[in-house]
Amino acid sequence: MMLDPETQAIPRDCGDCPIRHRAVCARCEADELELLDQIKYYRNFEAGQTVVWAGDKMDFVGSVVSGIATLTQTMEDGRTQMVGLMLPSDFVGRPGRQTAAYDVVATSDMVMCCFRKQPFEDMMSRTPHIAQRLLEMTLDELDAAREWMLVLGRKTAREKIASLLSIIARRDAALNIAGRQGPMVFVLPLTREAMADYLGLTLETVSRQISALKRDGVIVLEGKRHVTVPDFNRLLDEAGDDSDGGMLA
Amino acid sequence: MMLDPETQAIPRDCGDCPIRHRAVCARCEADELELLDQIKYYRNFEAGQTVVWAGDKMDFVGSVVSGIATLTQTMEDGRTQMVGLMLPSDFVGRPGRQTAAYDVVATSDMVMCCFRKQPFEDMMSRTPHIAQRLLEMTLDELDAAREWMLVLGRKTAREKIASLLSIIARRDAALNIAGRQGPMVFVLPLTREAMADYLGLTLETVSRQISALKRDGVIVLEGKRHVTVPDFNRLLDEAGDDSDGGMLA
DNA sequence: TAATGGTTTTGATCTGAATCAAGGCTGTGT
DNA sequence: ACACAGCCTTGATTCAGATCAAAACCATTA
Repeated sequence: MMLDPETQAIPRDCGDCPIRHRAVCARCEADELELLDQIKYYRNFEAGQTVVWAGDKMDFVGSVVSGIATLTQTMEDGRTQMVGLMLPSDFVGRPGRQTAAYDVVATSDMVMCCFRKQPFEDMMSRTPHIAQRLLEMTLDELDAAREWMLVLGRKTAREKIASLLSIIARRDAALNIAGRQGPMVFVLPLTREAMADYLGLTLETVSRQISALKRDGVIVLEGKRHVTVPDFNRLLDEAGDDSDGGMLA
Repeated sequence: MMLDPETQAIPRDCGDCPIRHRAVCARCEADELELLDQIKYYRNFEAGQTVVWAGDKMDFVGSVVSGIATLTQTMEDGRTQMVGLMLPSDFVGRPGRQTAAYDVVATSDMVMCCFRKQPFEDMMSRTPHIAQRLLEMTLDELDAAREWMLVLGRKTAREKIASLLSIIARRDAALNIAGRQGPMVFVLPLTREAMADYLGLTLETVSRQISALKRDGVIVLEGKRHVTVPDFNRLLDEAGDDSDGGMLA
């Protein structure tokens, strides 16, 4: 048996925080960081653990430091749609709101850097650098959500899978800054069911389309989760995106 | 023949602007409003006119004052998805970005209150009230986009139509503050094709489902655009939303 | 090693929405 | 009044993806 994961969080100095330059604190000066440092606390979540349920009171906000979380919406009859995939540096929660709008679930083991909502809001109103960065991040998320509307509304099952894979591949390439030319390799952080919930498909269709992409040589699988992409432009092409090298910006 | 509609814009004092309390300027004090007033200008668009094409340089941002605009994304093969419906007070454009991310088209005659991007950005960094309000509006839009992801990913054609109708009905009720109990009445601001682009359907399916909702008494049509909703909760129910009176907040 | 439970694959069939194809309605200009 | 153009409706057929069903895979635990 393990200790309560919540108690394992290791205090960390903002200076060597892996998301220092991308998270909501990215623009903060040393003195501002100091203040944030005083109100932050870490929380660990195990894979599968729920962070909050939609509608529940949520008295904190925070950044994903490592691991992955999902935001999902559920209808009364059980149909679910994932509406956000929260990766390291992404911001969870909404200042100025009392309750969670979506179920937030840790898909892998995850660490969050949290702030109690009230102190964070106070700080936000006194620290333009935080509000500025949050606006920028929110605009980026809005663009991502709109991009996803096109995927959900107009793409075929095969294109949907290719779109998801290319997003994950791109992100992975961005983290492992390696400006490599060779084939991209990554681990799928989602089950087939989670992919289906993201893509508005059934898990059977997800499985079939992954098999088809494998059969056609667009991807190579080792095990169920380990993916190799021999030709990224080919994958983009299958996703129906502009195939010109959008190149990992 | 008409005059170039762009020249018809009538300067208007911010004091009696119909979107004064809801737009990006909502939180501004009198002196801040004064400054905005100096850099604003109005533009008129005719129904069907394109405001900007995706990818084109966009050197202004602004608020919809009256009328309706749409944001759409198009794939190379012509498939299109509407990703935003811009109503009075909604904010068009993104500070800090050079080019338009989406096609912006006026669906009806429309008036926009515009600001050249650079002066607006300068002002934003000096006027927290503007940045704060923009953050709030962007968070609202993000919520709306995520709501729409559920519609696109998981709802049936009938539910999609009912969802769209209830959104339009709700908005109309919010504008005509009338706290009426009777049946809701409104004019559809979109063609069948535009509805299809919003809902990820074909226009034939839109037409069929509207006919079906009419046949089943969920809505009453006079002409093609004039809609009456005898029982709003019934409509919400058809949309698959929580049917408890979410009540026009 | 075997039993167990969660995940994934694959097959057979069904179905909701797309596609293909006429027509109908309404307003505008001649 | 008529012709034309844009929208919209309706019908027939097709097809992509859902649903139903079974089995394979894989990691634990007994």
